[in-house]
Amino acid sequence: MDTVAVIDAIRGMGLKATPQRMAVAEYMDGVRGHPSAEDVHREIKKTHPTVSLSTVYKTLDLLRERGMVSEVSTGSGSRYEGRGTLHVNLVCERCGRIDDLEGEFVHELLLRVSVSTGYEIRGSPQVGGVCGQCRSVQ
Amino acid sequence: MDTVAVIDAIRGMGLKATPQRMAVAEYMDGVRGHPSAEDVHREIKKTHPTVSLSTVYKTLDLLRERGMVSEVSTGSGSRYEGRGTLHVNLVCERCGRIDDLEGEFVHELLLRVSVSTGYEIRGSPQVGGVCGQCRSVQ
DNA sequence: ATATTATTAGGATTCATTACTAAATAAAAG
DNA sequence: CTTTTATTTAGTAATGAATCCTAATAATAT
Repeated sequence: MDTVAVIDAIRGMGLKATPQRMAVAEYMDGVRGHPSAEDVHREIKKTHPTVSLSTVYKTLDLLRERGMVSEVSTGSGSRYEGRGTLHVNLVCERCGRIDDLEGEFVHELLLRVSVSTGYEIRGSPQVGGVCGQCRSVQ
Repeated sequence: MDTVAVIDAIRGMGLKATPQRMAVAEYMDGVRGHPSAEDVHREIKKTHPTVSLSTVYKTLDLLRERGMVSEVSTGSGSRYEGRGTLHVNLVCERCGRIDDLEGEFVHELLLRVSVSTGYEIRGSPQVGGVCGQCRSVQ
């Protein structure tokens, strides 16, 4: 997504296209992994040193409400991810790592769930457990 | 689960069978819904008025580690549930309510996920979204 | 019954997140 | 372009769920 597209995307959400928002939106659009708000802040500061953590929180929340990012709640705070392809987020309850598992079955699952519950599903499903690495450590 | 069974269950986890633990374990064994630690505390106090909130937190954590309860992380704190039948936990990002959806497909999903990732899955998967009620309120 | 060891109550503390507000600024209007 | 306006921001204070700490207590083994 180039600069013009980012401006359009933000304005399309009914928001002002400030440099802070553009930086966060652009970063979340391209990021791999599941950064925390602080991770995003640390990264954004490299190019926009004056952006505050509270602005990052606020912006991530706006982007979440508008469907551009989704939030993964874990025992140790929230992580964020772009709305790329649907997948399963595996959250290790020991070390906190999050792994993705993609597959067509995710779409089937969410379709089924939304049809039978009336929920508007947002983002990918998540499953808690113990990752292979933590399992091997006793 | 009667008193003797609760004592056995707790000792079977390698823990001392204190009245506080028995109260929490018994409550979580029978509860419907997804109480927070404070909800559990409020309930336990009816019969055990001196039990502290920190003990409830500690006990819920022990029971989770031992696999007797599972934790649902939401944007507004953790909720707990017994390890009954597997289901999908639908978490409304607007009002915080949690709904269950049961179905054989959940077993299939978790089997697939655990086989292809090496994770030991704990508890039921969760999906975020907006519940029917919140959707109807614009 | 006594010794050993785990557990508890209760308050202090931590830390992720939110609230607040004066100053800054994007966008709209003239 | 300049003025107006309504948003947005930075920075800090406040909140609150969860954890930590420790002397006192209680479960268990002998």
